[in-house]
Amino acid sequence: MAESTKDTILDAAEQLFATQGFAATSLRAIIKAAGVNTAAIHYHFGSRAGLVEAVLARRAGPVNAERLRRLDAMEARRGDGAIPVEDIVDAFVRPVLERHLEAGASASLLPRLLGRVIIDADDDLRDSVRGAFGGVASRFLGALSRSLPHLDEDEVFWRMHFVIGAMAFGVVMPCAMRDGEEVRFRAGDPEDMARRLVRFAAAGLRADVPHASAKERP
Amino acid sequence: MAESTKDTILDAAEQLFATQGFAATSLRAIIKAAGVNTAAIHYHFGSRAGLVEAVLARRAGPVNAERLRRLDAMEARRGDGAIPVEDIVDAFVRPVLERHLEAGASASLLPRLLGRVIIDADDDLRDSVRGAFGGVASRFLGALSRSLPHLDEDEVFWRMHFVIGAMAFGVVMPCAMRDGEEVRFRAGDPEDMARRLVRFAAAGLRADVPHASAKERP
DNA sequence: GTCTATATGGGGATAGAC
DNA sequence: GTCTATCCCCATATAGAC
Repeated sequence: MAESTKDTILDAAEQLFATQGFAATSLRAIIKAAGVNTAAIHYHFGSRAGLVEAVLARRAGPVNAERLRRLDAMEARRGDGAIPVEDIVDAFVRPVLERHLEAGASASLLPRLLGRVIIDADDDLRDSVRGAFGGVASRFLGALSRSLPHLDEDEVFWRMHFVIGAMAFGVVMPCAMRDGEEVRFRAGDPEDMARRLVRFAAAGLRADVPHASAKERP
Repeated sequence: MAESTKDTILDAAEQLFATQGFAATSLRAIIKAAGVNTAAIHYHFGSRAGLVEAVLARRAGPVNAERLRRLDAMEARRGDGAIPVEDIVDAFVRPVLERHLEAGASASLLPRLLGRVIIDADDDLRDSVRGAFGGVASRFLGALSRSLPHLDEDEVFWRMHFVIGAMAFGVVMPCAMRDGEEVRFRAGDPEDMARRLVRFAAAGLRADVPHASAKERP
């Protein structure tokens, strides 16, 4: 069989969510793109929220598994030694930005889809996402803290927050800035962006602190 | 007189836009918060889009003027010399995050309001915003390029993009991350965040490049 | 300038035939 | 499993009295 109705809907929804955002995409737009009818969505997913969750569940699991796999591998290799900050950031960012997860047409949409989750999620969605992405944040925070022992917990927390913001924004936005009279756009090859982002983020994470937020030693 | 209907509406709208986002805030919610009726909004602002534009216009002008004032002052003081990257970032970030613009109740909402513009704006809004924020981006890009002569144009462009993402995300989001079993929130004093952000961003902007995106010298 | 009442459209969800 | 027709709510916007 070619593709089940369910998958057709998932693909169309993913496409629209990634490009337009969750809030801005109506079920009507999805049924039109998928060539199905209203009832089909409710039959297969129960509700709009159910569809959103299904779209995310299909992608979030593999991405986070890959993130943890890379982090695990590095920790195993290093033993108790600290992992270079670049490598930690890389393990966090690359599974989202690389296009090797599955070679389907939707692969290039993954970055934007997951960026949207971060930027565009309303309260309901955020709750359901916290399950899928839970654990990952704390693992990476822990690894960063070990590699940046001169920073206190709050500082690591905030810097990680900044990295996530930079990633999500870089991935989702058309990257337009007014430059003189004209507006410049960058299309943005994800692979290219990943390199730039890792460099930027690693340097930011490693920044010295004057001494206000330096960790006090006993 | 206490406060005109127009200003009452503007204040209520600003409050809701900043906290819930533009898309998620209906005119009905604004009416209720402001204690006025539907027609009042259309009488004073013509349409929902008109109201959004008015809310932003009231804040964007002063913020951007202050940004440019600070940049101008530094450039005048330095002559042709490069300005420290920290100072450039500071001039860009502080006018949004400091609360001294006007001491009204809405002052603490300014960061979130402007963060929302970056994150939450739909296409229509983005067009109208580009006017207000135009010029500022190109001035700051130029200053950064002069202070980071080893980076090519694209690299400066991307890094500025990352900084904006980190700022917007840091300001808008509840700053929640799952840490072990519980979810941790950071309230986030803007003044405190500004210090952290400037340090992080300046270090990221200054990161060295391997040599792929290093500027070629003649 | 301010209000009430209403027009008009789009959204998610469902009933019930096939 | 799939479709059509329809329900009900909420959104923006406007008309017209005061």
